[in-house]
Amino acid sequence: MPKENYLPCLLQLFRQYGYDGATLSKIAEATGLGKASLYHHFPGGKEEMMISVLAYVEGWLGKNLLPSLQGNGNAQVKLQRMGDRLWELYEGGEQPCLFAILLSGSARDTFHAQVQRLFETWIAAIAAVLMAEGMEANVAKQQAEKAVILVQGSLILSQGLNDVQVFKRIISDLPTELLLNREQLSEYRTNRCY
Amino acid sequence: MPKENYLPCLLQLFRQYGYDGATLSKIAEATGLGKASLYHHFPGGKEEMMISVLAYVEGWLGKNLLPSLQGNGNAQVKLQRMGDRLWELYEGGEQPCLFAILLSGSARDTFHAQVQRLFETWIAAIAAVLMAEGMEANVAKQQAEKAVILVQGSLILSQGLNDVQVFKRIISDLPTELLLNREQLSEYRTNRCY
DNA sequence: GTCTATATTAAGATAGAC
DNA sequence: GTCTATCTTAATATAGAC
Repeated sequence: MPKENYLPCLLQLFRQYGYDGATLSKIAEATGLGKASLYHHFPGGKEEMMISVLAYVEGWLGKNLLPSLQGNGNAQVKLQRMGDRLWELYEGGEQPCLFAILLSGSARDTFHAQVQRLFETWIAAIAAVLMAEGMEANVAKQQAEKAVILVQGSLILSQGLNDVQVFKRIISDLPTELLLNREQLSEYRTNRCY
Repeated sequence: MPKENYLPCLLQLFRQYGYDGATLSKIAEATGLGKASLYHHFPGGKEEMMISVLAYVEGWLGKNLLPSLQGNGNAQVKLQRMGDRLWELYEGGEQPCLFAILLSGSARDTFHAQVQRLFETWIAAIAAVLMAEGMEANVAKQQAEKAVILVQGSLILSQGLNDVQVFKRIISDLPTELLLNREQLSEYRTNRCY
């Protein structure tokens, strides 16, 4: 079997146990391979496994998440499409985010630059959608950051409360949440009639 | 030295490295104690260390975070006070949340129930503040969850982007964010004059 | 309460047969 | 490409002196 077949399984393991918690024994058991076979596919050991998984996820983002924001339709439609892709990526809120996992533990320094770049790419893509809707650049960037914050935070709370409804609700509300920015709110306030 | 003196140091280590990444060697080095001395204070090893750290954090929450929501003042004031306490707890966004750390890795099952309880207590305290302001119970609970989501998500993004301004901004905006709920927004929309 | 020394187990990694 | 067997290192844990 080519090593690509094992990447989804490795992603699953790293998300569930983290980099330090995903031991070679667990990986061997989950993949059905012996430790030596794992080193045949990934001579650099666990670090190379994580590098491959990150490349796999980056490819998925490029093929699924970013295109969802770049096709036809207005911002509302695009953000809804992104929500659908996020639903798949995080399996309805059941799975933690690999990037969040990589922010602590012994792998922190090794992978931080790549994680940062992926966050920035994601934020820039959302901000572009909001700017195309006429939003000012700085506001769009802050709202895009808020989108990522809501996704990451809702994943944590869904898992903390054992209730994926939290993730579901945040994803559904995302278009409304982002398109109602603070300037519009002050406009609403100023023009209030009662 | 009594073991209580080592709890802040242990908290720091578990937040930085996670449960699996915080090895006894690192703990020994950071505390300045030998491994055997660590077992004198915590006969149950790392698991007992984490239990003690969780109790320490729970005590801090009870003495600092929850009172910030229960004193004098309106909701705006209370949420600002909570923001100040969160700023201390997370050291201006530099430190990850221990609860989020505990959601993955090999300690997941052991500590999940306690983490869930702490999240629920925090959410209930925020919701109570919002209800005292006249907010309907269900909306208040969802807004309280949103507060926790924003805090957790902004910590992740601050660390992912290496930019604590993200955390700072979210904390500052928290009162406005929570007190402008969806029903008020539809009110604004309905009453718009232009 | 802290140490040195040591035991035990598991994790990461490799050699070489098939 | 996968295996068994083995090696090395590190992690968890304990015994017993001071």
